[in-house]
Amino acid sequence: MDVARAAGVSAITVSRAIRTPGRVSTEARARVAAAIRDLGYTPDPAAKALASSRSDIVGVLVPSVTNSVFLDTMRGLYEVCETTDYRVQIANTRYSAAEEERLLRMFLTQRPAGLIVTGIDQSAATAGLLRSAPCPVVQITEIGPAPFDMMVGFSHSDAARVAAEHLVDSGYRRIAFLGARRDARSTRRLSGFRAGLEGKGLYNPARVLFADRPSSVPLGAEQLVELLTRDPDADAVLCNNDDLALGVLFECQRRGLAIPDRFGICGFNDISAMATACPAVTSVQTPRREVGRQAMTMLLARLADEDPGRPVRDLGFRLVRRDSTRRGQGAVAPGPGRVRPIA
Amino acid sequence: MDVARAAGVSAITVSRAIRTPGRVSTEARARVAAAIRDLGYTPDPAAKALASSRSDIVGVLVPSVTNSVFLDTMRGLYEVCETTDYRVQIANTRYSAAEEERLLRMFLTQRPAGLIVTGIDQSAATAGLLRSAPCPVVQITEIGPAPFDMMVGFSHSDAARVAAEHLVDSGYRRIAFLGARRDARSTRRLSGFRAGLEGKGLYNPARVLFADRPSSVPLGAEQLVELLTRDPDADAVLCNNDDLALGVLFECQRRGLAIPDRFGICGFNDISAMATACPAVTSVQTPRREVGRQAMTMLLARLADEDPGRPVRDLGFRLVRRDSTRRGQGAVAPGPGRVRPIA
DNA sequence: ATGAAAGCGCTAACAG
DNA sequence: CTGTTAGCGCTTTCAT
Repeated sequence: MDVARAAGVSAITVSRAIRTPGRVSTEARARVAAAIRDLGYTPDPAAKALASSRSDIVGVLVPSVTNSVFLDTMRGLYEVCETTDYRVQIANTRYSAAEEERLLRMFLTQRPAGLIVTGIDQSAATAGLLRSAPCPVVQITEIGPAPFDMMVGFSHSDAARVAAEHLVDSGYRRIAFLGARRDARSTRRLSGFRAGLEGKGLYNPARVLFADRPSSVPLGAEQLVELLTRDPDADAVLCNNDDLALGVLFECQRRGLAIPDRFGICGFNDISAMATACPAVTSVQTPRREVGRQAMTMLLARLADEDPGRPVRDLGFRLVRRDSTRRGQGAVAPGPGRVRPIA
Repeated sequence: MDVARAAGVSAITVSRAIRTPGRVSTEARARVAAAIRDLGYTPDPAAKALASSRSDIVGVLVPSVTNSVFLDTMRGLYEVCETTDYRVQIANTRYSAAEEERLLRMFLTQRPAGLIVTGIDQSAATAGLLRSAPCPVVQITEIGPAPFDMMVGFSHSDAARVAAEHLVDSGYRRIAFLGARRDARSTRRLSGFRAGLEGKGLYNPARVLFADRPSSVPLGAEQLVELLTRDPDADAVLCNNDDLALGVLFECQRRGLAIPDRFGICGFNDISAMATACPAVTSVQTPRREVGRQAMTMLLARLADEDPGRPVRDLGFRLVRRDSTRRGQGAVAPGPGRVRPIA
């Protein structure tokens, strides 16, 4: 009202000048802009939300705020969102379907502008809420057959299968799978791993290890120890996560297991440490950041009534082959098994 | 209104039954509770915020969503906040004072329940806004002399000084400091580092390296290369961040620099990888998670009109000495310079 | 302990 | 293109 008075127009014209400047005369728009500036007016998001039944909050449901994998995706979401007036709100489901549903209901009471949820394994109740949500919904990180609305991710099982096949092709035969806390995605990766090995008759469930705690470097080291107890002749691992792979690398160094000749390591996600490690560690590069960027971009396009493009996007992945699986090739860069003897 | 009708009371009684149950008769409270359950009522946060000039949002200003250091603190904040009806909203200042001010103003228009800001180096404008903010404010990560309101952190310069002294005490003499993007905290850590070395006449600015990009493992490796170009006889580094320390470790392994005898490494923060690395890396353990927990706990106490305890809390730090600086002590666990010759 | 009235600041809906 | 009217769902204030 103050702005309206100062600009000599009505309140609704101020509102329109802000939200749909195209529907206000150039002249009025200028006067409103000047008044806003002079008075230092800022809109009240609560009043806006109440009147329009729509907040400027984009709710994001992630299973973990611990896992650096989601961090990269969050970064992508933020990067895009920060250019707008929408605000990201993150809620942590802790890998619990019940918690996910509760948090989703919490978001829905806020009349979110959009919703971003992780994965494709929602409970029936959550799925129902999402399907009838009064806002755009993007599922991220995975892709699957029946999107609620939009979807950006890649196939985790394909990625693991390709990695497993790479290990086989590199000459490894007693290949293990290391995972941390088991969730829908890691299970899917395991099935890709299994598919990759079963064709060659190399799959052995005794070489599949999961844990009951989050992924970490120490866990990887511990799991290597456990693996070698179960099968002293295990000769390679596919780690569900690069943290684990680093832990395996360090433990190999500690035990003097030559990488890649005696033992091969493949990580998952390809965090930047993988390329720098000694030896550099083979990993599956996943488009985490880009998943976040595209998810938010699609969401914003829909909110702006623009064309969001393809609603389901498989962003793929890429196996990055490095020394940790470059077996028996003589002139390899110095690796842990090849570090110059020192002092 | 629906709930009120069902419970046979007025709307305001429902409101009171929810917010201040003590001021409603047991009987009315029970009827309201039943009605809420039967109708599946959930309060509208926008209407609540509009009517009361107070949202349930706790705004958090962090310089980076990239840096895993802040991630740990966020985790602590979330852990505590998740037990309440308040919601965390994170905004990313990108190490920019102007951006910080803009985002703070954005938060203020939301009438936040509380505000959490990183560090003690706010601009004058930001400081003014914070000092007169109509809600509790907690500064996190550092401690300093003039809190706006509450403060939880530790002394970064002391921590770096202790680490530097440890390197000196371990026998290193040409000690370098590696930092990524320079900010207020890293500058303060550098001054601690300098203080630790200057007493012994060992400080040399040629051995101080900063970068123009975020901390990462690859950056640490690159900076070691750069350092050795500048001073081939450098014999230790204090890394401003554990990522950098890992990069240095890998680069040392690659170059066959024996750790700890030829080269000592000390990290900062003590992420879990440090203890698992080969050799294990000395680092300064910092209470990141606990900073988050206590900050949110204090904030909630104030919001509940309870005693928040000491308003300024120095949570300290702890140097964790490991093999990467355990110089010339003969029987050391196998380290990169001591890995058994392989195959 | 409870209620009635008023209004938070904005926008939807309907004019004109 | 602009304005009027009527709320959005809750809490404040003042009564009782």
